Amino acid sequence: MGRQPCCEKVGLKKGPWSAEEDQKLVSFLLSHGQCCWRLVPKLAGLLRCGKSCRLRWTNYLRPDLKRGLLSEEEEKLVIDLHAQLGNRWSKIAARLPGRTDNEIKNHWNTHIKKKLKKMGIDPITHQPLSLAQHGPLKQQQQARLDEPTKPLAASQEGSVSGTGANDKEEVEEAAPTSAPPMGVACSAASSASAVSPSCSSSASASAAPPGAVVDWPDLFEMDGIMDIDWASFLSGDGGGSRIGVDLFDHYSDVGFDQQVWM
DNA sequence: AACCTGTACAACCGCCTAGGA
DNA sequence: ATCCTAGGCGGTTGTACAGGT
Repeated sequence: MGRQPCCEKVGLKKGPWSAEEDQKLVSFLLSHGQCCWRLVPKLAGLLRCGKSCRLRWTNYLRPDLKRGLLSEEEEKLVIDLHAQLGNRWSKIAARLPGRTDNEIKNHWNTHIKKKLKKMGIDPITHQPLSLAQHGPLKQQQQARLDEPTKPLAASQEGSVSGTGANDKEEVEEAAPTSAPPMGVACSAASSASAVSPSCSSSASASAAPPGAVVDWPDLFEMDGIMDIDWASFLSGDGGGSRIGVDLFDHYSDVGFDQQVWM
């Protein structure tokens, strides 16, 4: 029995998103909230599949996203969490408010891996390279590479993080032991779910109920926002659908401050 | 100036899982 | 208990851009 495609792909657009598409999606989501992703493209007038819309939103368009390179503190935290959790980027991202799993994964692959190697540390085992190359950990790692994905994750957990806990327990219990005092980070751990329903892609989608919009003002307090011109975007200067005034009106009663965006 | 190569990151793909029917 | 669907996750690919030759 073949797996059904996530959506009817015929006639759907792929590849990079245009500014107009972004605007349509953001406009729709801000005014209607997140509901059934499959319906979003239809209702928003987009020729994209729902999955693509969700990804675009969680990885790029969410207003609470930080843009730009990870700070040193964030990097350290990522390394520390990776040592505990392995490649479970969504769980790592959950500890870094405003960062997405995709962003962290990319940053890991392009920056941190190299840094660690330069420092003589194996980015997979987090052991010194000389040990990692010849020691039992490396062998275990190699063995893991030959295993299917899930067992790999499980065994990685066992050997790298040393915990046999299930996911939920890990997230709650695996507080970084050697992480820097987390200004960023730990506000991360402690407030991620409380302050921002979407501090990570995983947190966001599941934490915010469909149509839940009351937490938006909290999100807007995040210091970094995507680098598009939100001011003109929200005020409708950019052409296309207009969400500016209505949006501010809509959220005025929950403290939505237009000045933040202008 | 043109071409080549490496890098960064956005986006896609396929699988897994939770939850509802 | 089983099936189906939507959403989530991690790995991989594609592409734009920067730097070097």
